[in-house]
Amino acid sequence: MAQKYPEYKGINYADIAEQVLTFWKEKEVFERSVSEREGAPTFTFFEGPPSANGTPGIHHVMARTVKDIFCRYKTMQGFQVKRKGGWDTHGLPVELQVEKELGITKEDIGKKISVEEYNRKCREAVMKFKDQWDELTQKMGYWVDLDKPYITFEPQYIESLWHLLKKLYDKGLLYKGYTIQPYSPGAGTGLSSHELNQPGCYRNVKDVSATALFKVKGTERDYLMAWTTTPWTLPSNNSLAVGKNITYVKVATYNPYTYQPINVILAKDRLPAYFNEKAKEIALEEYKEGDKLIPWQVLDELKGSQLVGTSYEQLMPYIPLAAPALTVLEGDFVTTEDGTGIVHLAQAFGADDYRVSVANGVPGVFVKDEDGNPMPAVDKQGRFVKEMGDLAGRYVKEEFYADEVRNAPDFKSTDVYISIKLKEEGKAFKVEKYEHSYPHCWRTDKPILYYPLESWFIKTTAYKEQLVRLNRTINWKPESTGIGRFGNWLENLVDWNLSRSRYWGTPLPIWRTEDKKEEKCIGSLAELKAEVAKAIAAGIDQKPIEGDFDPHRPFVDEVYLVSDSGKKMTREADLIDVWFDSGAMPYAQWHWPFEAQDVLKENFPADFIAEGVDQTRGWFFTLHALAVMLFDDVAFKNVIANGLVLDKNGNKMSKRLGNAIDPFKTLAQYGPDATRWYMIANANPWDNLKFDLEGIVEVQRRFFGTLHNTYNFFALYANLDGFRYQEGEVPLEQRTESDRWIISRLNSLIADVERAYNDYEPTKAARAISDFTVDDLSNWYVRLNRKRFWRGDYTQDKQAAYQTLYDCLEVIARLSAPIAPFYAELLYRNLNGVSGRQQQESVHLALFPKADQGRIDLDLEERMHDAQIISSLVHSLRKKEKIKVRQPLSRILIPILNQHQREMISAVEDLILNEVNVKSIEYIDDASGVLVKQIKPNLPRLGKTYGPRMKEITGAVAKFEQADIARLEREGVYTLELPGGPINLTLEDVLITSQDIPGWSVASEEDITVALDMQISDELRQEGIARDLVNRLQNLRKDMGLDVQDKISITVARGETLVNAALEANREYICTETQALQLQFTDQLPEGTLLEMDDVQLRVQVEQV
RNA sequence: GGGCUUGUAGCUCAGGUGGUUAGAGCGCUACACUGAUAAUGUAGAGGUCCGUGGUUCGAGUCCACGCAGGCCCA
Repeated sequence: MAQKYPEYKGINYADIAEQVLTFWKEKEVFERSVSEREGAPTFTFFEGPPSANGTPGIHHVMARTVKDIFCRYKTMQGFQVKRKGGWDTHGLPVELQVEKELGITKEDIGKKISVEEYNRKCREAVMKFKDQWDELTQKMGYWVDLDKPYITFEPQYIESLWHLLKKLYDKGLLYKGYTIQPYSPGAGTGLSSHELNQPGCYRNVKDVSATALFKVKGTERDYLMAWTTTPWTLPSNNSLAVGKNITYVKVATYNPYTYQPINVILAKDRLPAYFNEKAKEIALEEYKEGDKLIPWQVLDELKGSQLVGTSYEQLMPYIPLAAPALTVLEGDFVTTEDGTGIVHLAQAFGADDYRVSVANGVPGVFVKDEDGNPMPAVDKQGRFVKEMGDLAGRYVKEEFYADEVRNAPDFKSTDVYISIKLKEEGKAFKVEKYEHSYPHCWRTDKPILYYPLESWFIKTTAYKEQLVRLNRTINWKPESTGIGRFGNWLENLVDWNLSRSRYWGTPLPIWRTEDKKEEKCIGSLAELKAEVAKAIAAGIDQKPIEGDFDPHRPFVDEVYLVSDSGKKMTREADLIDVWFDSGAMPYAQWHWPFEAQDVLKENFPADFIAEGVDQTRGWFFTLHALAVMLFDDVAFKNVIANGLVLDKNGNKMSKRLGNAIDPFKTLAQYGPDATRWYMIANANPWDNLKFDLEGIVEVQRRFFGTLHNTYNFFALYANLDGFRYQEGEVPLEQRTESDRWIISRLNSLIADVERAYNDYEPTKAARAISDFTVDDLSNWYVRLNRKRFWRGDYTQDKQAAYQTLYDCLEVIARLSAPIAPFYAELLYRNLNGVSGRQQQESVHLALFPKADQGRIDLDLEERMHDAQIISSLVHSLRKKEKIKVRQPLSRILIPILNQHQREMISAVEDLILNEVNVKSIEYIDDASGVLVKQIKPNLPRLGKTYGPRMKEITGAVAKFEQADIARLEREGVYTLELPGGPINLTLEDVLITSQDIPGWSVASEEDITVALDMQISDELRQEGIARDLVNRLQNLRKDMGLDVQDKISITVARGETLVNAALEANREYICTETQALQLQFTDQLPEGTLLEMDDVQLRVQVEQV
């Protein structure tokens, strides 16, 4: 055990971190923090796997700090916290990166490069920056198991996924269906939203837009008007949608192309877009064919809800439809921003269209393909099918035609062709070019279609109720993400589209016969092996499954099974959504259920997870969905959804803009503790953080600097006195008021910090620790008690001071260990290395402190608060009167409102007198007759009783004279005669303070007022001189390079009488303060140093003895 | 376009349940202190509490509608 507390000259926080890191590694502290808790209750944390195909950023430091804090905290509370690291390895970003590096596109896969080779490249790329990630993890002090991480591409991981998929399959939750997706007919493939968001995909184009007239059934000439920018979808119209709260009007007018009188229905707000205000004046009868201004007249007004259910005639009956098609539905997406406020729906060609149609049980326009399966009226090349009469074979978009066809003089696009047809049939009201933004395929450069594509789905909607119900049991930080963002997402749940048409990912383990009548879902590699053996036996030639089988493509595609009826089965080509990979990590990370049954039992669900708020619909959802559907349980009980890390101006960080912060540089320059502390203390994790390096500097100076100074102060004197905390603890009642106060504050702090951590409020914890350290401990306790440490013998009082300060520092180390793991470790080990008070050699193996309620004395805290206010007021008065603190003063006056206040202040009198260098406090009360009182109405109280009469009451109270206040105080009640009737005012209804003493210089704050006696007697003046001398002598000592404990002898040249008297009268004081063994006078001292004091000069000589 | 979120001093942030004069730290200015000294203390300047309307005796706080930034989704 060390004899001395290490003392520091300068400190480099990054070096400290390196040392601590080495210590952790040597002593395997992280491993032990888990293994030493074997058998203890578990606290389960799930690590959301990052993808190592990119470099880590500063925001990862933020996210991981949040995770780390609570894992360390719970460990210190005695829980066993296993944290398995993980890597997310599949998915489109990996594929795109590889394609970019190889200079290929998706088309080249299978041609220029084999799927096997391509996937091998992906596998390499995905771990490209693993070393950087591991380095960051270590350097920032994030404790997570990097030795045995789960990796989503490993066969065991995939096997677990297959098991879960099969469970879903067996529950009937996996089905193949349609979804409307962006589709490129030229490329023959669906596009992901990611692909659509590539720059240049959305372009402004001019399309033909048509406002079509849908005739209401059973009327002579009533039409519903609907507008579309894709007239080619009109033959597939199956419904119209209106907004239920939108107001619609029926307007009598004429068809501008056929000139026939008609009544049209549209949203009232859209009238100006279709009708000329000038034409409103014209009588309907005056209209003649071809007139430019077409008269119109509003006949009727009705709500959207009244329109719902209205039947209309099919606009273009190529494929006849029957009810419930061709009726008006309600659509939540309908607006009056553009169009008519009535939206045309074609089930096959729009996501909203599909959703609303299916929800209302409305059939769409479909034909049968060769296999008898339904298909839309447009084929996958983008052409109308043969059933579409004169439209058959036409491409729906003119861009799909070859250029020579398109440029022919008589070429008409399909949209134009249809528009003309509608005009001729009296079914069009307006046809015009319309410019809008429309997505294009990044490969073919041609517009995409929204088109129904086959996909595998998980029927999450079947579990909507459970998902919502169980979500309510999750503690979300912030709450709004849980009930708002996530809750709304669950309320509007759609089935989970699992399919991805890609190469690098988890293959869907479903095999089908060619006629799609038979299907098998495989739930394990063993099962696959057995099924393959069966297939081989049935004569399907292929390799048997070996132990080292890689379940990725292309190998899994070369596996064929045999159906129960003896037919060959091939795998569905889809891969699954990578979110399934990560959502299944609670089970797959342990290769459950093939291994680790017990581990899962102990470690599910998670007590805590944390990830960016952008994961709400990603990881948070898939974790939740799988846990609810498979286990009827939540996957996590507490979750922090942290915000973004922006640059200091609030802009998103990006490498392109050059405002990204390099995490490695930051950690190297400022060290991990200040970086972590700044990120946590500056803003709540769920708010966006405006990351400013200046902020780290501030944290370093203010919190770590102060803490370190305080420790250094302690170490300096504790080493001199040989304090090693070997003596028994000084009983609380034998300690000073300020000792008991800081101990009380310390225990309050422990309770506050524990509560904050328990509530997943790390910001509150950090701020509380910092405020205590800076304000209470350093700026008040140490300041007040400095002399106890460096003066006098090693008495019990001195021991009490050391013990108190030691305890504070040691508790701060443990409280802040989760946030600042390195510095806390250093502090803890520096202290404990000498005292040996704790058994654990690391703060992270130690237990979190417990607040001792018995040591919390709120009365004492209030008293000390008063002392602080009074001291501050006296300083303020001295400053105003230009009397420096070194000049002692005789007394301060404090008006006392009641006995309690007097007792409170008396108890801390010595502290105040010491701090402000004043000899005594005089309390003055009513009896003195000099107080001037002030009265204020107690608004919250009066407001509750009198409400609207407040104005007259406050007015009356404002007019109170001293006599009125005295009468109220004397009688306890005062009747106000007011215009609105008399009111009995009691003492509780008002706040009386004393804020003035006539003839004195006073200052006041809260309910305390202080007056200062500025008379300086000769005696006080002498003492002031003595203090000045001490101060100058101390400076001399320092200049001479003397150590604190070195002794001196002082020789002073006689001077003014007052000065001589001052030195004689305060000889002992001067000697004690300056560690002088003797103080002697002489007449001449030419070699002595001339000391300049305010209005005195003195020659002295100081020698070390 | 929808959902969620943020807006308070030059900067970063506090401001239960509505209550008279809106706070802290940093920065700035001035002064003081000097055995914690690359510290510390005191004072000062600095505010349309994003805007508009409403509820109320009283709104930074509650309600409505906007504006601006952010995230997610369409």
